[in-house]
Amino acid sequence: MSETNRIMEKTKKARTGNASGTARSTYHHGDLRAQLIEATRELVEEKGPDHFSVSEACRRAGVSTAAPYKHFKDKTEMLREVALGGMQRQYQQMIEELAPHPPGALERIVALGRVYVRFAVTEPGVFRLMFGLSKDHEGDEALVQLGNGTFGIVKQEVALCRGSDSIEPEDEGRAFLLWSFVHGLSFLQIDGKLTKMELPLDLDAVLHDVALRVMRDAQA
Amino acid sequence: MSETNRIMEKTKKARTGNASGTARSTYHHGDLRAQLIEATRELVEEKGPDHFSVSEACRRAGVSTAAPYKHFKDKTEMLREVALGGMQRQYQQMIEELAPHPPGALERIVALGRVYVRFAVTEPGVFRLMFGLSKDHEGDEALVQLGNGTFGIVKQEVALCRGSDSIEPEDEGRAFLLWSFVHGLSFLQIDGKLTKMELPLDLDAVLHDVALRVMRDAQA
DNA sequence: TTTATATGTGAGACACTCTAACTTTGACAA
DNA sequence: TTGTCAAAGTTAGAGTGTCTCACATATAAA
Repeated sequence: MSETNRIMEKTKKARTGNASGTARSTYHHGDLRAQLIEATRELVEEKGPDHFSVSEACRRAGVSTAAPYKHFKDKTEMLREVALGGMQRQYQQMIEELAPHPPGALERIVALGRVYVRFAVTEPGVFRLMFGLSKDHEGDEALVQLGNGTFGIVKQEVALCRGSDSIEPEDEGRAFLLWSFVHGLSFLQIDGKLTKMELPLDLDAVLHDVALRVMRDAQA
Repeated sequence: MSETNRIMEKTKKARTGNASGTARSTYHHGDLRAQLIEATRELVEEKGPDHFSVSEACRRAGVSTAAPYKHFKDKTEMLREVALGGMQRQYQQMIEELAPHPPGALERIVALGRVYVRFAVTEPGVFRLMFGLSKDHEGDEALVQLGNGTFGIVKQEVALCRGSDSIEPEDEGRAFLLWSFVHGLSFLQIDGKLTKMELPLDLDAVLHDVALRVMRDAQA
């Protein structure tokens, strides 16, 4: 980030960020927290959330294994940051993919599902993290908020598709059906359960199909 | 198992299995492999698949930490056994819950979904394991076979419900929709995403609803 | 009875998480 | 300009965990 560069330049003997492998010459790192989160994200993708280790993130960031504990309470907190970033990205992508379609169109609901699955497939490690962390993070405010936000979009769109501006219990039910479905689909996909049983998946067709089935008697 | 008892009695000075805490007096354990698997299963439930440790299973079984490696290649293989057992139980439960309902009844499909979710809720640790293990077990024959078997039941029932004895591609599609849904629902449930957003879930109603929506135009 | 094999133990190598005490540096007040 | 402090590094090491190796012991087979 630009903050890194700024600090790097203040320090006359500035070297490149050590994520690139170059040994740094400054004692202070400049942007360690952010770089550790990024290293964590990369490793979670590469090895999966289970096989991530703080040590390896340290190696990648070029600092000692004790360094992270100046920025994070523990390993779990590092992972939490990555999960949080993932949820923000997913939320953002949903907003973006919604834009091209007219309000109330079924296509908007399909778009949401597409984003959900695409995110899972593109960042399976982070996606797993976002849901596998729950045991350790029972009551994490930020995570719960973001989760509610994302689900809120779905509820909103279901209501809109029904022609209403306010969300009724009925909409929550439908939104929940949709969510369950794409959630399951995502996991089955990234767990390779689909390729095993030669189901040639036309994702878009399936998403349309499901959206129709779920919204059918509300469309009128 | 009865095999345990048999061996225990052969050894005259037989003591109770040490899973119960009693120190054993025989050098040889008698049934360590099975007891380790059981200890693993328990721990996976208690602490979750992530926080399971071989050491702790050893403590629980009352043997040294090196002992398991006479029976299992590594930690992952121990977990695999537990996952396998889980899949067998799930399969068995499906068969059982199918029996009370007449062939072709929609209720059979609902029953399958109910078993799926019930299993996940009853044994969340093992359930997670069954699907979280895939990174390490890309090509495990037994696991894939069992998985196919379970999904096979669903396909079978979908076809039957449609009034056919042979499974058509159309049935596979529907079976897949159903599977995705209950899979997602199960995970959302055990991850506590439902209680957070006060969705008072009438599981049976939802399962009926979904089964109807998915089977609707095939019923005729 | 002897011997071989299966199954246990103990010691230890190596990795990982996290803490404690120390060091360096940049920022800021005097 | 300089002195001091807090922030953010480092090294050392305790504690836990996985897994291997050499050795011990009981069971089964000869």
